[in-house]
Amino acid sequence: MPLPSSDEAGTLLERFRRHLRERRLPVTRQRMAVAEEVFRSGDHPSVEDLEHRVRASGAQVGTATLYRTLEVLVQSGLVREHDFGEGFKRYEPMTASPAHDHLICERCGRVDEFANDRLERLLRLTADEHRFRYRRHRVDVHGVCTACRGRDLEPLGAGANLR
Amino acid sequence: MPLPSSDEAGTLLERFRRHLRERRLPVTRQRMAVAEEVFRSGDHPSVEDLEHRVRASGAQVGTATLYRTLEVLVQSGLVREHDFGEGFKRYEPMTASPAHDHLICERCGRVDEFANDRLERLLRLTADEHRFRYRRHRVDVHGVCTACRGRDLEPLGAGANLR
DNA sequence: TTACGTGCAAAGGCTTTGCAGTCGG
DNA sequence: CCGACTGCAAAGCCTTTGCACGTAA
Repeated sequence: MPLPSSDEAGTLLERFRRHLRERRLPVTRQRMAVAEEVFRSGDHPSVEDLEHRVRASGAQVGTATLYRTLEVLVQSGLVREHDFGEGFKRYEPMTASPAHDHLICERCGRVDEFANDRLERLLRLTADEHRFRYRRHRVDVHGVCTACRGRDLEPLGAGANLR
Repeated sequence: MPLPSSDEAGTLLERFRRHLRERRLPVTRQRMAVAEEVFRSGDHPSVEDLEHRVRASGAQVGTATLYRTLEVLVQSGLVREHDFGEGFKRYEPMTASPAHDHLICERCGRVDEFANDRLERLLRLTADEHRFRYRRHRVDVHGVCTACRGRDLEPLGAGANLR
């Protein structure tokens, strides 16, 4: 949720560059432009979001390259890929904040993060009980954020568009 | 996980018929054929799975109708829609077993179910703390089931295809 | 130099939609 | 009879891929 400090973004960018060098992969203008924009994000941008941001930053990057670069970023472990069930993916830089899960607002799409050790322990235990070797989990809590909840109570057409 | 008894399936089918009648929606051959097949499932079939099963049962149902019927079934509350991040959706009848989450095997796709009150309480509490009005959650635990784990230890090419 | 990256446009996988014909109530 | 449904094929949306050209090392 907090915007990564430009320091954090810089470090990640540096780590990405190292990652590429280590496997003798070219460090291209496009890859750096995409990485920079992802690392700069404080939210969970979609490919479309990133496409706009990268272009706004003045860089010239094709859609296919954007997808291909995101794949490399995810494999490098510096970026996390999410699927909140919206029909497209979202991406998040692996900044300081360690493992966490998400709260998603049903109305406005706002995403909050939370971390809870008990939750993870609970899930590991559950996997054990079912004789699964635990690998990872995905926890999304869907609800309505304060801002959107507030909107229900407003004068005009209150409660009309509850659905 | 357990196959619904034909009783449960029958009840759900009856409930679906009532649901349709209540909103003056036609009870068609196709809708019943699809519903029957979904309610009969003990697993979490995809649209493709259902298409095969419905055809195997002798019914004639177009793909578009299958999708449209699933939508009605989900809205009726008698069927649950899942997205395990595979690029397509899966469906599950709301049989006796109440709220539960899923354990998915990374290797073979097997899906186990589990229920845990503490988990739900934990997530509701988390929503509260973030001032979100809790609506629902989605918890998927990914791991490797016993059968697939066993395969790692087998003589031939052991550990080769770990990836 | 040379392997890998890039851009474009075409193709893919899943799902939705437009429309003419059909059918349940 | 009428409104809703059905099937087909076309279109949509996000993502991947083939290919000719470009570029980092």
